[in-house]
Amino acid sequence: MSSLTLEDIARLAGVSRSTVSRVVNEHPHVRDDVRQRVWEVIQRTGYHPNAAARTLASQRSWMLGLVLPRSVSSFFTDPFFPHLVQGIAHACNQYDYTLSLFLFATKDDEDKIFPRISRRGLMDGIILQAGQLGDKLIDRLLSSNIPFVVAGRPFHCDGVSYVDVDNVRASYRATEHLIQHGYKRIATIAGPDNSTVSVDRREGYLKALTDHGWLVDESLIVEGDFTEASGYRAMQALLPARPDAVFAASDVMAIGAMRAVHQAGLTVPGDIAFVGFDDLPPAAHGTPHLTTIRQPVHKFGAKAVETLIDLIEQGTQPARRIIMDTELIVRESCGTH
Amino acid sequence: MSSLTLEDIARLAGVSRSTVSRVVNEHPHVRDDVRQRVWEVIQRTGYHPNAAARTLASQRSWMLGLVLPRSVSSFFTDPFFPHLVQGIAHACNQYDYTLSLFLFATKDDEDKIFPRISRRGLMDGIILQAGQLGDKLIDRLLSSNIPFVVAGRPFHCDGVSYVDVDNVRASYRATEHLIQHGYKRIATIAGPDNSTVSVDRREGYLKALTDHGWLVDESLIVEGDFTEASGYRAMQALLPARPDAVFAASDVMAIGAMRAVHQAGLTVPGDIAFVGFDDLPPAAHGTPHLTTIRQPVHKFGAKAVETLIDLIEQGTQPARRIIMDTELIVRESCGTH
DNA sequence: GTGAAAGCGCTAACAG
DNA sequence: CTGTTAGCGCTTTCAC
Repeated sequence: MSSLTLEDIARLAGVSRSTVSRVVNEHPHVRDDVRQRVWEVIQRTGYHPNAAARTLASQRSWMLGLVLPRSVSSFFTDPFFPHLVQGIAHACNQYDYTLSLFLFATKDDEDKIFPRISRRGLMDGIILQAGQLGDKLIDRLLSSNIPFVVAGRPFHCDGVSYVDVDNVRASYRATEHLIQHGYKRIATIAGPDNSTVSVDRREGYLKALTDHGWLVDESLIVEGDFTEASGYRAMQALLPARPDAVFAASDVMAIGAMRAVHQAGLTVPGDIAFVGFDDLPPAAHGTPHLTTIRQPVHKFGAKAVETLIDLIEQGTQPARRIIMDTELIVRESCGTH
Repeated sequence: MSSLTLEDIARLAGVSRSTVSRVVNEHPHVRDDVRQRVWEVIQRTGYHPNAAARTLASQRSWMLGLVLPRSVSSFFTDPFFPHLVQGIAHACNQYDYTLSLFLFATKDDEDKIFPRISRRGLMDGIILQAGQLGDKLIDRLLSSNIPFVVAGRPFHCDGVSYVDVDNVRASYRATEHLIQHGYKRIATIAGPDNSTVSVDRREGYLKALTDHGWLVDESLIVEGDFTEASGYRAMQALLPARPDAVFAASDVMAIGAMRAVHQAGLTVPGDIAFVGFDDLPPAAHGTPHLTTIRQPVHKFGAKAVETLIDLIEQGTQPARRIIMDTELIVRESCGTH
């Protein structure tokens, strides 16, 4: 297929290169009949502007990078990631940005990838998923001066823009719901404490207990890694402590835990009540339907994109902090429906 | 941070722009001491070449696009996609390509996205996931002359390069396994027939039955859409037909179906045996562990990337056809362990 | 082995 | 409203 240039179109339409450029970029000051004529030639010839040339001349690539520093396990197991990616991709389509994906799991990958994401002229900005590996990247990103936003709160966030949900408050709410409905031995399946998500959700749980004058029973706190299998194992570890309710830091872990409960011949919520976190499809499909905290994952992704575009267009100072709301969705698993 | 150019490095190192370019691109004919000197300056200054300028001058962007035309439901539910993406991303890292992601669900999205993926100078090549929407894109891609490879066989594949697994053979094998172990009423939960995957897997099932002299009982064939929920519903529809074994076209549907079996008070494999397809993590976690066809999803993604790079470097003619092997993994759910 | 010079295809002042 | 003119930062012949 032809490799037409602006010049060719200009010649065919009998105008100058600049005019064609103006038409293509929808600049206002072009006479209607000229615009028509140029458009027609463009349509007829199937001309597409060359992205690299445009980027070079305008210093704007209209590309955003999504960096996912992920241990393999949860990226595959947890529907959270596909949803987040979808939210981000959708927003990129909407704002006419192209999305690039940088997945990596190891330090080696990071060293290899960083030069690519920071090559000038490639990415207008970066969305970085928070996480242990990610935090090391933040410093590099800060000093590379490329606009970026973190999806989820990083541990060190001086001068860093991020989007997050109020995990403490949400977990507090979930735990309080169980307290208010008379449960007496409320356990939690927490996430690994190398992420702020886990730390915050654990904190919300603890705060709810102590605010209601309870003593914290360490045997009721077990750690998983956000996989279904880890929820299952965590519950097995929890059973001897005889909890009557469990707040799990993710739906997927709650589902694994409920599997362990059923296998032990107990019922949900009859013997043990459950509240999860996320409210993605699996939550509604489980048996019984899961009471959970709804995170606006899709909007969360979109908000990250919008914040990043704001950073690109308005400058990165001051850092933006966006906290999104969550909602307690009461279904059957907590026995209060 | 500084925005150094080749020119700056050249001046600092006391050489010409061309020499710096040669060093950066690892060309052979540069004197060792000069190379050293230049490298040192590059290191010291933290210089990164500008990607757009390089792309413009060399007509090579080192970017690959992954187009996922997906109905929302299965992209989220099925671990197949994250795995595929991971396989592709990993291979891109390895071959030093940057990966761009184009997700879309509707015709509108397609119209909006196509100009972006086909903008000259942006993508060196495209990986397209097969699927109903995708097939419309193939014609556009063919006439746009950009190298592309389809992940999964498309319905019309004249002149199209693709990577696929032998779904017919694999399903034949799965069904035959059930036949050989004495099951008499073998049902299938098929996929929607708008994809070759579904069609092929159904064909393998049918072929195994007829090759063994069986008559096909239409009441034993039910269609799902690769979601867990659809597997559940399909099984409910299947129960009155009293199957003693089920071949499901995906693990996720098998898991949904087994849930329906359990809920009906029946056991797996005691009352109904199961074989799935995929062998991704959920398969091994279910109760009981799922017998299934293992697809090399990760390698599949890598192979797609390698094929695409071959297309880019060696030309797109003739079209390449790669068929990958599968393997029957026998676990408990088929009762023959 | 190294440098000079000519683009790659587009944007964006600046004139007119 | 439209055309002219410089670049954007790099690669790549082609001389030397």
